[in-house]
Amino acid sequence: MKENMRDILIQTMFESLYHEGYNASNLIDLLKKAGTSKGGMYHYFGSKKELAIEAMRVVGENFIDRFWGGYFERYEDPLAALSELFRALPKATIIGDCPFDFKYGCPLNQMIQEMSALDEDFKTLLELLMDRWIALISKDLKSAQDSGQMGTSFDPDSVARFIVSSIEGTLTLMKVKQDIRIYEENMALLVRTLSVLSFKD
Amino acid sequence: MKENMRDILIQTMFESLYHEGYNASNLIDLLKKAGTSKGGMYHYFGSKKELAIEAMRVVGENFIDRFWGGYFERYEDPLAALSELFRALPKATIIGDCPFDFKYGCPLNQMIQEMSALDEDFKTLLELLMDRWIALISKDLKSAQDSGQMGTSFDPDSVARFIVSSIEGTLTLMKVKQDIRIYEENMALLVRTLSVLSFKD
DNA sequence: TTCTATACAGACTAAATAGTCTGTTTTGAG
DNA sequence: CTCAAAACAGACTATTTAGTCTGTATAGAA
Repeated sequence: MKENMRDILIQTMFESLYHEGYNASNLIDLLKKAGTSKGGMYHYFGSKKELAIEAMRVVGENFIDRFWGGYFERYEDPLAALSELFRALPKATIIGDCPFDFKYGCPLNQMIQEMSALDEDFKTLLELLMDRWIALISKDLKSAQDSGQMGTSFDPDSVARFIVSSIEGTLTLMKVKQDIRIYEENMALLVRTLSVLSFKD
Repeated sequence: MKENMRDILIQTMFESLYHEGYNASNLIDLLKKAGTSKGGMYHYFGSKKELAIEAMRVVGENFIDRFWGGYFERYEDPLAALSELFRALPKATIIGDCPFDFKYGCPLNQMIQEMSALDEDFKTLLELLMDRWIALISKDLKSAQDSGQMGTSFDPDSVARFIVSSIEGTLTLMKVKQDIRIYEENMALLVRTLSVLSFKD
């Protein structure tokens, strides 16, 4: 029942990274929110950066695997599965009580833009997370091809990257426009696109 | 012939924002690069933020208008125009000698992710720039519809947002993967998508 | 040439903040 | 209960950095 302070710190840091970014995140405020102190944090982590990277890794892997893993299996039609997934995404929550609020966009995109050019360790992790995400989608597309539910005229990896790019860009626009209809419209266009790419020519 | 120090400061700040982001940008380093001093900068601008916003505004408007304005008029076929545009984009340069290097992604996306949730003034500007960009594409799509070069079964604004989202997301992936082929593949898929959306059903 | 406003130069200030270090409390094994 | 190791608490340090302020050079008008 008792929550581990290490986990609380990870959770709190993730929220802070998601809402304010890395450089604008203030350790003292963060420790206050987590209900601990400098000593508490530096007991578990060697630095702010170490905690931040661990937070992105743990929460990122968890969310990607739970949300994007094997969703095609839960539906008859792959495209219906994607549609349902896109409908569910805005309502998703990440680990515990940290809401995945669309108004803050995508935490991965946030960190990629701010940190990947500044720090090699961040970049390595973020690339791994993106690859993991893309690979999960690609795997499902591939098995849909193998089972004959989708055509074979497209490369699963390429289309998986296209899907992820489209989502990321849409969330960027969402973040600055604050209008959920943009997301719904774009995802509808994306599904329409995929239906054509998958079954025709 | 003699360059204005105000313009040099704008140029230098833009480069710094693009490469390091706002919070990681250091004024003293920036002034050294620009070849001036504190007094020089605060003579023209009231604060770091004021210079940063002016830099994004000037360079952003300039690039959007010059690069994305009326490109359909320069080609017979709208889709060929888009293909050509996507081919030209990685080679584009922004004002003077600041290279629009793909490895740093898109400066608009960079600032949206880092600043739009932290500062209302940044957010307002960034939204204006995105709207300006989308409106230019939408206008060209609309006139292609009017002239009969494209079908009328799609909404120009929606598709313009979809195009911009796709580009932004692709540049995010580019930034973390550092592979130009991802861009080329995604843009090829995007053009293929648009050709279907524009002419069929 | 003189004079004044613009355009700088750079030392200094003040605040924010990551990281250190010393000490105290809690916990669980023996 | 004892005691040692883990889990904190929080004052302190050191550094970074935006912004200020005083002073100087330069350019153009009269």
